[in-house]
Amino acid sequence: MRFVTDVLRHLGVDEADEVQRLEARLTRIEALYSQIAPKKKKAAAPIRALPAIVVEELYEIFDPLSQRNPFKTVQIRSRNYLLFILYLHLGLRRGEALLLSASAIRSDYDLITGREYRWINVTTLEGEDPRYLQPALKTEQSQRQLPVTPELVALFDNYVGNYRIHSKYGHLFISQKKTPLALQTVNDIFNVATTSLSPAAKAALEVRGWAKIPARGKGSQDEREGKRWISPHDLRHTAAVLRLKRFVDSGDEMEKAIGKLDTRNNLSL
DNA sequence: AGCTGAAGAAAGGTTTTGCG
DNA sequence: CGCAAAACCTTTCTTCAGCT
Repeated sequence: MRFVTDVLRHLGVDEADEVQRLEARLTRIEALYSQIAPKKKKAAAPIRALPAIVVEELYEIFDPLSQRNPFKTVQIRSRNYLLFILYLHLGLRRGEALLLSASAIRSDYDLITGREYRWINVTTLEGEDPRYLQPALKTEQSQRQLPVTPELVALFDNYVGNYRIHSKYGHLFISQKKTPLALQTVNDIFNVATTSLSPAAKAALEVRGWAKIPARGKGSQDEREGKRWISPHDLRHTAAVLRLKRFVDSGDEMEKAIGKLDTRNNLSL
C-alpha cells in the first residue's frame, strides 16, 4: 500500500486529489480483502478417520454371513451389523444410536417428483428407560433427520422384521435380556471387532500411534500409550468423509439430501 | 476460551448361551 | 447336562468434543 502510493507520486501523478482518490479506493479494497483472508491453519490435528484397510475389514467382520464374524447368533450379528453401519454411514454418536426407535425410519412422497424418499429420525425416545447410564442427545439441536439410502433401509427392515428381539421397550437396539442395549455394551462389541482385525490392519493402526492391539480373547499386556480399540467416535470421523462422497455420487437425490441435512449440525472433522 | 455433557477407560460383576 | 465363553451390565473416574 505504502509502496503503491509512493510509485504513483514518483510517476508524477501529482495532482493531489487524483492520488488521494486512488489511495482511498485502494484502502477500501484492502479493507475488503482483509475480511476474506484465509483463516490461519490450525496446528495439524491428528487424523481420526480410520485407514481404508481397517474400514474394509470391519465390513467383513460385521457382515452377518462372514466367516470372520466373531459374534455367535444371527440375531446379534444382524443387530451389530446395523449398529456398525449406522455409525459408519450416518456418523451417529454412540448414545444417539441407542436412543433410536424401532420405527425410526420414515418415508414420505415427494409431491413434485412423485417419488418416495426415506429418512431416519434422530431424536429422544420417550418412555421408560431402565439403563444405568441414560443416553441423551447432546443438545436440543442434535435432533435431526438424516437421509438414508435404499441399502440402509433394507438392512434396517431386515433386522427389525426378522431378528430384533421382541421387547416391551421401543428401542431399535435391544440386548438378549430384552432391554435397551447399554452404552458399555457398544464398546464391548467394538472391542471384539477390533481384536478380530488382521495383523496387517492392526499394524496400520499402530503406525498411526495406536497401542498394540491384542489378539482375540487376550487382554492387552502392552503398556504402550495410545488407543487400543476402535470406538463409535472413530467411525463418526470416518463417516464425515464417506458422507460427502455419497452425496456427490447420488446425483439427482442431492437436493433432497441437502434439504434433510441440518446445516447447523454438519460434522466437523 | 471456558464449560458441560458425552465419550472413554478400567475394573469387576452377573446372566445367558453355544457346544462338547 | 454342565461348563466355559460370550454377552451384558454397573460403578467410578478421566478425557474430550464441540457448544456458546
